Amino acid sequence: MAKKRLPKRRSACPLNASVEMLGDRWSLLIIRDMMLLGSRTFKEFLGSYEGIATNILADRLRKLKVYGIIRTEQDPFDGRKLIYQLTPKGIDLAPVLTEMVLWAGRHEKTENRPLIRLMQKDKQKFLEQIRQRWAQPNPTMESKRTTTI
Amino acid sequence: MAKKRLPKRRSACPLNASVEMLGDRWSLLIIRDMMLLGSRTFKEFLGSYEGIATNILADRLRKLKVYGIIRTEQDPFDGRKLIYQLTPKGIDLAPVLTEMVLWAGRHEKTENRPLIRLMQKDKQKFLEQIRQRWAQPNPTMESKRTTTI
DNA sequence: CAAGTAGCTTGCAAAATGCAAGTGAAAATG
DNA sequence: CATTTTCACTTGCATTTTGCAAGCTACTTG
Repeated sequence: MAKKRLPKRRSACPLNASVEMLGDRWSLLIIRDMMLLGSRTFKEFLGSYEGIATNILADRLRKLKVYGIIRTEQDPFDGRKLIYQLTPKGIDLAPVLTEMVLWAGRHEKTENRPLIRLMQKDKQKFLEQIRQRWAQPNPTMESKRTTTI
Repeated sequence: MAKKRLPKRRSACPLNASVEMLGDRWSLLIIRDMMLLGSRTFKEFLGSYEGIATNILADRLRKLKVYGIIRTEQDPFDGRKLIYQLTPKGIDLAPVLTEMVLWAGRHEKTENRPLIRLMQKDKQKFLEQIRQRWAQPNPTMESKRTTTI
């Protein structure tokens, strides 16, 4: 399949830029899975609770890559697997995710209150943890269960 | 037209809640226009640079109202006009908008660097300004031109 | 080397979006 | 006070996007 050409922006407004890259029902959930659950492979993304379809997932991963939010590398131990990773630009979405989680936490009935409380209690520390975790080329998710989404 | 029933959530994750309410190509732009430009009427929203269609705008305003993000009242001086206002829940989206603007400002070529610089320089002060401006029932936008989007 | 498995693509139906052209009530105009 | 204009939509229809199920191909496992 040919690499999709990025369509021209509707406007040069920075919010519009964000909305055009992330404003759909799946992109931010994929980034959430990478950031908080440590999902790395197509299969792992498919396993997320909301249940994304394979064609939509492939399309979103392609777009996120074109935007420079994620990158891929081959799994050195398994030639079938692709490893998806957040780029610095992708890691830098942590504050956006955080504010969206906190907003919903304040105004909606949601689960995972522990994560929300953690974010409320010390937002800076939480963001620092994510940045640190992703400073290594192959971030581990040993604290997965404490920040379950 | 009957009030649309809200569909069941795909998951109880707080990020998913935010994405289901705001994850499309228009909702956040409408909120931006209210928050930063002081748009209040259907006509004013239509004038935004990105050019939303009337049917989509009507649909998004309806949904944002159902979500409790905006509310409406009749214009006391013009029976044809409806005045759209942000609710506290809507005003509380300011940090989300801010982080999305800052992220795009850091990673994309966009216009309106003054707004971005203002947000960077003193995020808290900027958020406080928005909250103060909306603390009155009919917020004015006298500083419209300094925060043009 | 047969039977998985991973990461997709394809086909097709259903839903959302976009555009142009109304509509009905209220306000402004002459 | 009759006519025109404005406002906030709705309707019809074509196009695009989404969602579901079923492939498919390269690689790995037994």
